[in-house]
Amino acid sequence: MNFQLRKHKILEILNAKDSTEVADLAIEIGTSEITIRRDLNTLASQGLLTRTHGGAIRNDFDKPKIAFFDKNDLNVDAKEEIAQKASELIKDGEIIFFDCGSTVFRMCKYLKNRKIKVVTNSVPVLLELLNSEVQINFAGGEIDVERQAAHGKIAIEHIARYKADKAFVGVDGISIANGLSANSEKEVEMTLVMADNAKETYFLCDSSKFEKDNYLPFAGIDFVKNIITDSKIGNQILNKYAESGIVFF
Amino acid sequence: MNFQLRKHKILEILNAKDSTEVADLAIEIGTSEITIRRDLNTLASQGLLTRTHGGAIRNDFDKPKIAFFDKNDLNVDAKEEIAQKASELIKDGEIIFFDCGSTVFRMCKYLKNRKIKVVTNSVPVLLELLNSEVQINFAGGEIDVERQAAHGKIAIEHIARYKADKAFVGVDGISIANGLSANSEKEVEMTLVMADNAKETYFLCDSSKFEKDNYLPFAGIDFVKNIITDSKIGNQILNKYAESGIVFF
DNA sequence: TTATTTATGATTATTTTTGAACAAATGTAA
DNA sequence: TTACATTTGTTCAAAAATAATCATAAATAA
Repeated sequence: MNFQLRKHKILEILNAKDSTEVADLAIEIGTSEITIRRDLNTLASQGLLTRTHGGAIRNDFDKPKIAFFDKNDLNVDAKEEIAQKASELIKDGEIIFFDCGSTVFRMCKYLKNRKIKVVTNSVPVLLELLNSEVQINFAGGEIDVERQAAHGKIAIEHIARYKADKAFVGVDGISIANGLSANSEKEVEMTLVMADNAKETYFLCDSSKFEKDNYLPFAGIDFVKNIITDSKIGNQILNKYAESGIVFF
Repeated sequence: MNFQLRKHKILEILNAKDSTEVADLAIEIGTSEITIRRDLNTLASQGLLTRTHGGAIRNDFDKPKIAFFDKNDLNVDAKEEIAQKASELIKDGEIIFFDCGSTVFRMCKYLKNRKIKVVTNSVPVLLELLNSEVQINFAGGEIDVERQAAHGKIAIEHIARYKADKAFVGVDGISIANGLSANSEKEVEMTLVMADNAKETYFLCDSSKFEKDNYLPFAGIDFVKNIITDSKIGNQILNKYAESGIVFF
């Protein structure tokens, strides 16, 4: 039993139990306590676990288990700006659709004390607004772990039962030529049903996504009425899209 | 039980109860009072709680709570025992209904690596199982903040669309004379629809709730086939209920 | 092959943690 | 206020865990 195997086993045990002890590991793995200690110290210095007196605990032991923000979330400042602008468009008493995008999620913190109803398929949005003034309606159905949201037939039908004043949905790419495009079919369906059932739809789209097509185009540029973007957007693009009758926020 | 684990537990308890006492913590955690005092002082100096004479109070009331345990959750040991027994009844490949009770929630941690589908209206269950092997289907609808679960017409209809192998539901009171009783109408509806659409329904009920009626009786004792309870249950009661054909686990 | 490095285990000294005892401080009730 | 009980801080000792050192065995290189 070499270090690599022990490492694997230790991390496996820790993943299952949250915390463990040197003595237990020594027995479990069949080696001496001093070896376990050395292993734990090595793994701790690699940032793979946290050492305790007498054992170790999982690294993210006391952190919430779900990371809502993508680790690789880009253009954070732009998204924050967009989220803030977007939330100012919402009036008390309105019914709002929220999709499962990260920019939309950022809107939540500006809305906690508002008297509104939010209908969403996003688990992070649900959680963020759970202990707030906002009344939440969650679109049920099978939960897509990757997107941390409900997707599929049932979720779509759920949304279709409601009518909202405004829908806020993220977009993965937009161009005059090909219109809106997305990363996945699931998101397309959700976007379309929300747009269909809202009086007004606002597309949240940071400036880096303009004139870029993603792999799945799903609606022409005529489908878009309102775009909320950040201040880094160029005037040229702004004018070009304004010609298509699009309003910018 | 080292400092990190105690810290975790203390903060969890404090998160649920807002305030706590040294003596209670010592018993709950199974260590001496002096150790608890030292822990509390350390945590206070880290700004994680505020020390009081004889205990501690939560520091930040405004932060969202992460733990979903009921503030006044009683009979914790009994519920844990029930949860463990209940989860052993579940076989891989099954479809399971979970209601929003605290005992049912405790089952989650035993199921994380199981290949099952869980259909639930409970937000805590959703969260707990989100990053696990379990496939989750959440019953959509308006979220009841108090119960941290979806309730109402839409949620009921959602559940009714599915058929499960087993349903696990909590009960607030049970007696031979009046059958099952609950605390709220919303929970009754959910219990009934889950029971109707599952091949087998298991009622989770700790021994303190036997022969006690809650304010809303909703089903006769004949409705009950399986009960999972703790080992503190008396033989007298066991026999009496067995006469009604109820199987105990 | 031998020499050298590496990993492991044993031993001992040191540090950390814990619990007990007791005086001081604090809170409570009369 | 005083008297009393409770809680706390301090000191100390025991126990547990760790670090440091050295020796041995295994793996690797020359």
